[in-house]
Amino acid sequence: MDSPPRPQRPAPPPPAPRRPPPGPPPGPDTGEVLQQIMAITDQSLEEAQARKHALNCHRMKPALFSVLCEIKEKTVLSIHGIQEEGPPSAQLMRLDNMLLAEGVSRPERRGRGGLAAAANTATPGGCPNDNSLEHSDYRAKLSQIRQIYHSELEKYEQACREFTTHVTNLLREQSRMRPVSPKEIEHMVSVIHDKFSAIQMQLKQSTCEAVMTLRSRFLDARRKRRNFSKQATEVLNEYFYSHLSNPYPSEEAKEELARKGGITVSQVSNWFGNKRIRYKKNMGKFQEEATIYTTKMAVDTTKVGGLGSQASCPSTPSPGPSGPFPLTSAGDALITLQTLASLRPAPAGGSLRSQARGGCQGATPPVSTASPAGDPGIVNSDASN
DNA sequence: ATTGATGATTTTTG
DNA sequence: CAAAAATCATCAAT
Repeated sequence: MDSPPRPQRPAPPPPAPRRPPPGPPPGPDTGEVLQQIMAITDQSLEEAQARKHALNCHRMKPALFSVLCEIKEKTVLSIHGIQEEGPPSAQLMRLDNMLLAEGVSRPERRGRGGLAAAANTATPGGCPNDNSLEHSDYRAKLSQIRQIYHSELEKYEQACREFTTHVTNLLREQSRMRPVSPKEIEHMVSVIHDKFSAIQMQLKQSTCEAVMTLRSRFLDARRKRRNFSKQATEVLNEYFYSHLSNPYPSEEAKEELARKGGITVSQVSNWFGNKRIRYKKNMGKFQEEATIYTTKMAVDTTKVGGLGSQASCPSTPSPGPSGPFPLTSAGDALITLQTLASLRPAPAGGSLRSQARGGCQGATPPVSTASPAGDPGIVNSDASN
């Protein structure tokens, strides 16, 4: 129980030198005592032990102790207003939650939720989703962070435990010489814990920052943009140019396109948003593309089927501009059509005529603009399907 | 290094 | 809230 190396008798530990009383000027005796205290460091250990023992055995010691108790009782220095805690826990909670959400706090559970893109099954051709590559890099860095975090945390906790037990022991030993209530020890321990948790919070904070930086660098899709696969652009363009009169795919259609192209629905939406605005902005630039994708539709010209083919021309049958894209001028379109007719006889005979005046096909957007830089050889489209 | 294309995000609008 | 419009950031060809 007792730490003294040579327990000649149950000898309590040495009296701790309290700091000198601030208020009253040192009297003659006090000076002497102070001198003795200051000399302690010069004494050898055995000498100190002996002195301590002597002190403990002094016949006045119990009386002194009780006096100390009394004084303490009167000077209600005790702990009555030492309540804190409150605001700091809020931030700590936030950090904790975030670390937990980020998978830093708990190394287990590597399973992914259902949040991932739904259309990740089989990407035909093109480039498969390289998400896995980025993610592996990301995860490696994340686990590195997690490792550092945990080792640091463990270090802090161990240090905290050691320090706490040390201080507790010290106080307990001192309680032989001066009155130390268990409450005080408790309070001291909680103070220590507070200090250490402040350090831990710093650690958590910097860990959070690191994770955020990592996220912004690796998960921000905008920074690591990849072009869509050939398959995806093809599918999207086919739909776009075959629905030029109303290039607004329904939610179902978007899902279908996403599935076919191996991209997500929101990517489909983005694509159509970009496409519409860019097509409208400069339609001339898209002539070639339009021809490519509209002629490609020759495969399905099974007009016989009454299935759902009408979808292409539901809008504005008779009057005015039909599509969402305002025609530059009807004359332009007509001239171009005529020119085209002379240049290249359409494979499917009657399409041209129908274009010039056809009710449904009129919905097709400007097949070609004035063609300022247009190449004459361009095979133009009839939007007939 | 420059530049046009392009996917994504943000802001504006109906 | 969805679409348009503006803007950003990267890719890819030069």
